[in-house]
Amino acid sequence: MGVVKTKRMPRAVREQQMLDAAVRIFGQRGYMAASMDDIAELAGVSKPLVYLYLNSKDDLFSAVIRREAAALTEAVREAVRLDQPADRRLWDGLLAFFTHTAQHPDAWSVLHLHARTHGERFAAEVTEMRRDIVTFVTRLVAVAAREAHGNPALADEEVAGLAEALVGAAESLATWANATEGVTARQTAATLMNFAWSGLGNLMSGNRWTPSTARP
Amino acid sequence: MGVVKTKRMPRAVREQQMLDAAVRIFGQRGYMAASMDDIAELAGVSKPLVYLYLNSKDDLFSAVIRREAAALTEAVREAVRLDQPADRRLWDGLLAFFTHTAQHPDAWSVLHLHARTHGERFAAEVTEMRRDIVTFVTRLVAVAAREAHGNPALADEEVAGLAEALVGAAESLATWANATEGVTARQTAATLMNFAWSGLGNLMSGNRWTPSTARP
Amino acid sequence: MGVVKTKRMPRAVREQQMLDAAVRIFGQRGYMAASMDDIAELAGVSKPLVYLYLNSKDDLFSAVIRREAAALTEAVREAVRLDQPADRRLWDGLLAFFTHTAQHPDAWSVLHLHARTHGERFAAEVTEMRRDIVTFVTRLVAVAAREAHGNPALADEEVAGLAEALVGAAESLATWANATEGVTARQTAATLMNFAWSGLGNLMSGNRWTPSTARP
Amino acid sequence: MGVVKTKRMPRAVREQQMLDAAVRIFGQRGYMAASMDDIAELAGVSKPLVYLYLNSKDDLFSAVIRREAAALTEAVREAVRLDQPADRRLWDGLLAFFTHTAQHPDAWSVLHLHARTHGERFAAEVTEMRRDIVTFVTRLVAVAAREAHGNPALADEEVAGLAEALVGAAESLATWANATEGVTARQTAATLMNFAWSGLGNLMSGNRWTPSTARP
DNA sequence: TATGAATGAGCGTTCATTCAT
DNA sequence: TATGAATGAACGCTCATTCAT
Repeated sequence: MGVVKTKRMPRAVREQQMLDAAVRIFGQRGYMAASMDDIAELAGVSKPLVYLYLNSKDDLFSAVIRREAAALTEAVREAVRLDQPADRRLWDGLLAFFTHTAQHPDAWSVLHLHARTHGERFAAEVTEMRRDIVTFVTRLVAVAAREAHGNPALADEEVAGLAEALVGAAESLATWANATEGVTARQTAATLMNFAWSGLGNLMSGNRWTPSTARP
Repeated sequence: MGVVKTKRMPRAVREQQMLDAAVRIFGQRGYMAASMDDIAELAGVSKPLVYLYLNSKDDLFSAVIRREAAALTEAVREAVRLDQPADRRLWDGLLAFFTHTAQHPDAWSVLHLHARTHGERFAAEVTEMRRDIVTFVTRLVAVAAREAHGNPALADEEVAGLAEALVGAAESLATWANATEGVTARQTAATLMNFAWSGLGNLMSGNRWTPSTARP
Repeated sequence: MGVVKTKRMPRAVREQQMLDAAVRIFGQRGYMAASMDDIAELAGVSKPLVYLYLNSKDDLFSAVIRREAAALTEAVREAVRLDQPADRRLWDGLLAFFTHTAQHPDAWSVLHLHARTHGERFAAEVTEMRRDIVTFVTRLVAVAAREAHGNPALADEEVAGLAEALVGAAESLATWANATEGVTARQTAATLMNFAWSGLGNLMSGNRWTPSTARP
Repeated sequence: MGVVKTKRMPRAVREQQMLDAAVRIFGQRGYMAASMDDIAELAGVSKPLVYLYLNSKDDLFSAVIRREAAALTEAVREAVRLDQPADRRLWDGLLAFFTHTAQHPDAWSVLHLHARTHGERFAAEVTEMRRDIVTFVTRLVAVAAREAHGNPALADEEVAGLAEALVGAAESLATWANATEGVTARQTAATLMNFAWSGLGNLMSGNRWTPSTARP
């Protein structure tokens, strides 16, 4: 089990092996339940080496978060082509997102569940990544408003709220998809895209629901 | 700090105090990081008494989940009046949901974050509650399709997917609202209702987006 | 399970119920592993009552030892008739002993295993009983020497050693018999009587083995 | 008190130190009353190291039993010379047995008292050793019957019963000798040998006692 | 570059015992 | 006569972390 025990690797390689092991253990057990012993064993090295390279459990967790957050944003960014219309860009982004989270469930577990569950410091690190993505989606939505519906009059706060809801829904769906057998990334992306695009479209046309329209 | 130390309470009262303390500690620290010592201290009793009444950390966590899940579903159920039209019922439900989660952030933390993160047994207990709510929303959406749009032709699976997305979005938003200063339950409910109702409306009219409509 | 819960018994009766329960629990689990909770529950009373009547775990254990030691010596004493010849008295004593230990295995467990295993105080209490029995047997052996073999010349220390060996063998056999299926008290008594009487007889005739008789 | 604190020993050495300490603590207090803290302190190491090497209290106890059982059987086996006549072999075995139990009273306490008192698993481990010895003695008795008395006609079951009684008496005497001041191993062995050899001799000559021979 | 040896501190759990009624 | 409520003290065990090489 774990990495085959190989001696005398260069530091950079060893570090990646340790991070790989850490992602798996943290992702499956959470921060507190993960033990440095297990991580070291899975990485195929002795515990002192882990401390030598990664300093402490906190720092190790932090390094995992940063590496995986970067990988996820990178995957989404690479998938989106700027010469495409807004709806296509949204679709490509969603598909890349769900594909990545499906291929790296432990990493997604760390980012979405465990990092936000254990202490301000780690939550902050994820929040940063999240802000990147929300900003990206926000722009997309704003552009989409003009491009697809010719209606620039969506208030900024409203755009922010919508982006937040969209991202939140995506996060929820990613976790749900990983926990559910037989759901492909494509299907998940389609479900959300369909829902979102329709909602947006309707909003753009000024067709909205408010409590006051309900009969008391 | 914590509850004022009061001696010789009847068992039922003490148990509730313990559960109150447990909700706070579990909600803020998670299952693993919560210590029975801290819970006992916050409850104003000695640790052995906690064990005498609640048996074990697992059982205590389980009791917390069951109590808070019941409270949340009850809050939503009470808010919804059957003699109202579907849209109004959805709105009332959402408002009650976000109000409750805002007023009991630790309880929501336990239910949404920690219970699902720590072990099958607890996840199962939350899943049960969730199924109740998803079923409730599913019916609402189906009824809404007929009532508001005169279009009964929404496929069952599609309804289920929509309900899942809706509930997932609601859960995400609840957590986000609790973590964000100055967001009221009413605002959160409005954002989601607006988004959802518009999306649904559009879907009912057969207006949907699929990847194939995008230019390759 | 345990004693049927009956309220308001006279003290003497309650005490016996508690001692009964204590014998079972102590006998089956040993002093340390026995819990006052279990004893109180088996006795059908609340824990404070046990403390009210028996003071402490130590005192309870002590009371058990004294009661059971008295019962055992009494059983042996009653079986032996002074108007019988020595060999018959030995036989009757052995039979009574093995019968009693077989009928009260938990009591025997307490006396032979647990009391001598846990602390000077309790060991001393058993030792007292043991001394009674050893003295009794010693006299028997001395008398037997005269009666059956007409040889009074067995040294006192030798008689003591033999009695010790005889009692030790009896104790060992009692425990062994209780742990072995299908062995009756009568059989056990016969085995030992046979062995002992033969050995004694031979000794009386001056037929003994010493290391010096062995070839170096 | 305890072993002088020496740092950085190889594992094998430390393990023996821990077992030494465990024998003393278990032997003097019994399994339940022995605390891992005390054992660690007596061994001159911290508690985690004991767990690192010996896994658990149960495993530690088990290791102690196995080591001491092996040592005892080895001591007896080494003392017995096959080129000696049966009576001499029995004497040598007894002497070695009582010498070893006198020199390692705590070990004997563990084997005879505590291991058989605490749980099936440990009892089984001792029973195995005991069976070895009983078998050894059984053969000796059978051979002795032929060699010394020219009477091969002792029934198998009878031989087994005698061996059991002999071993039981030896065990009892070992414990008694350790608890009694001023008794040497040689004296103890002589007492038993004398008793046993005489008894055997008499039995071989067909001279036995049965209840029916007693006057009613 | 790499590790065997070692520990301080804490956690979940239990138990004998007492208080107030 | 009898008990529900409550706790101080310990115990088995684990873990993040360091030292010496």
